[in-house]
Formats: sequence, structure tokens, C-alpha cells
Amino acid sequence: MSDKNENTTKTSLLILERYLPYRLSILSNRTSSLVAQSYKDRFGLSITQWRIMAVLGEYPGASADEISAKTQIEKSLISRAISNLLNRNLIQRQISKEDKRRTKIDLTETGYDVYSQIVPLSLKYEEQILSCLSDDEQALLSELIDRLYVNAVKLQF
Amino acid sequence: MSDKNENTTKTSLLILERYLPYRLSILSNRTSSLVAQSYKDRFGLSITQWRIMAVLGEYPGASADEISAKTQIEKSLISRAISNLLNRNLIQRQISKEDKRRTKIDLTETGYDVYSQIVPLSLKYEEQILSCLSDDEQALLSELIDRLYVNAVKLQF
DNA sequence: TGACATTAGTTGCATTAACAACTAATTTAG
DNA sequence: CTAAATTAGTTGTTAATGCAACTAATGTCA
Repeated sequence: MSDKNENTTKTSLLILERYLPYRLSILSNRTSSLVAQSYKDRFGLSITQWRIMAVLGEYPGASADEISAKTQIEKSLISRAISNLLNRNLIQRQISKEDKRRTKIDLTETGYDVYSQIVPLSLKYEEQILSCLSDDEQALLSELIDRLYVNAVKLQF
Repeated sequence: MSDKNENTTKTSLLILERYLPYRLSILSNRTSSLVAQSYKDRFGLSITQWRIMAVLGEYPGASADEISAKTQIEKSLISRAISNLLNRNLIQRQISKEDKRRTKIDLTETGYDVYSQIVPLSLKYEEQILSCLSDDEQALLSELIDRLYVNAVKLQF
């Protein structure tokens, strides 16, 4: 027994290809970019723009900050993406009466039309991505992802 | 029965928070940025730089293209990261004798020393990230991720 | 052998993202 | 009531990323 490097620790082996954060990252990149390319081609929307619209479909009248929280997208990116969507008349906004710092943002009619086209498309994509798993496996995966995320949020390295 | 929107299709519902590509994306971002921050703080290395070093630890003498394939990082990023690692004397390279376009890249002694410090750290991080799952669940997750990735690579939207 | 295509790696450029500083409105405390 | 702190949103700056053009070397095939 020499020092702290016992046989359990020896020169420990890292195989990038099997490293979980790496694998999550490449899986996520692949799925996101598949979907992103489709939205870009069909509607000229980036993932960020689409996610904002998705939140507004669920939560009409949300503020920029609420959108930032729901999408996990940094608020300066939200601000610029909102400008773009406003210019394209996909969303509209008004200043909140109760709090003049806030804005209430909504899909326009055009925006809602686009939204209504993308929703079924994105659900179909999700289904295809998950098509290699049984229903039970899908449910399990979903649970595991939730737990991993809850755990990851608490961690601090 | 009005138009094409039957009850089966109705205005289908998308809940971003439950949408798999989104959830994968935020989980992956969280885990990667946890790890990234640690490498940045402790060794001044970005994830890209670290992944290159990780590949070289596994595959000494790899070429830039091989590194790009193993890390899934675009080759221009690899090229620039390699320049940086060369400047910092963490890696070294020589032109391949058989094919003068290729380079053979290796960790320097310094680089290997850093590598040897990061490997156990990164394994510990992985363990902590997975600590919320049982061994069986970890194995299952691993399998599901593999299958999802294989499937995702084949898909085309 | 010699044109043509392919491959390895580098560089330029345009887009995206992250981070901090800033303005304006609101809330909190004394 | 007012000074200080907080919050919503915007903007500037810099770094990271992605794509495409480019050079140089090699491979292909008539």
C-alpha cells in the first residue's frame, strides 16, 4: 500500500464514449438539431424562437421574464428573439397596467397559425425519436430524466 | 365534423416542460455546464479542450480528424482548440510520415499530468450525477440512451 | 501518367450565446 | 415619505459555434 492511489483508484480509466454527460450532450445535440433544422427550413424559426412561441401557446400573456424561466433561456437572448418575433408579426405585446416594467406577450393570429402547424409536427418528431422504445421504457426514461435533472440542479462541483 | 381538425388531432397539446428534446437539452446543459465550470476553474480548460485531451488519453497519436469524429466536435473547432493546447504545451504533434496531410497528436508530459488529475475528477462527477439512480436504473438508462442515439442518427425530418 | 475527386487541416465570416452594465419601474425599510 | 435595494427588460461586448471557402496532399481511374 503505497499512497492514496489504491487498486480501486489506480490510473482510473475514462472512456469518453461511455461518459454520461458526453453521451447526454451528443444525444441532445442530435435530437435538437434534427428538430431545429425542420423548423428553420419550414418556418424560418430557430429553436429559441420556437420555444418562446411554445410557451406563449401554453401561457398567453406571459412576460419576458416568465418566458425566460420556462424556456431556461437567458433573458438577453429572449429579449432579442422577442424583437425578431415582433418584427415578423408572430407575437404582440403590451405593457402591463399593474407593473409598467412588465410586458404581456401573446401570439398574434399569424403566430397562432404557425404555432398550430408546428405543434403536431413537433409531437410527431418526439414520437419518432422515442419510437425505438416501448411504452414502458418511455415512461421509465421520462422518470429517470426527471430525477437526474432534479439531482443535477442541486449539485455543485 | 367540421374540417381536418378532428377530435383525434384536435388542437394537439404541447407542453414544453414535458417535451423530450427540450428536457434532454436542459439536462444536458446542466450537467455539462457543471462539469465545464469545474474544469474551467481548476485547469482553465473548456469542455472542448478537455474532450480533445480525453480522446488523446485513450488514443495517443490520433489525428485531428479522428479527434473530431470521436468527440463529435466540428473540425474547425478542433483545429482552433488544438492550436490553443499546443501553445499551452499540453499536447504536441508531428506530421504523419505516411500521409503528410495528417498529424499525429499526443499529450505532452504536462498534458498527461493534467489528464491524470481530471480523469478521477470527472469520474467522481459522473458518479454524483448518477447518484440519484440505483445501479439497475443506471444500467437501464445507459441502454436507453444508446438506443435513442442510434435511432436519432438514422432519423431525418 | 495526368486530370479529377477526395481528404486533412486551417482560416474567414456570420450567427448565436453568455455576461455584465445600464435604464426605468417597483418594493422595502427606516 | 424617501433612500436603497430589487426587478423587468434592453443593449454592448466578447467568446463560442457553425458553415463554407481555401490550401496542400493523396487517391482514383481512364
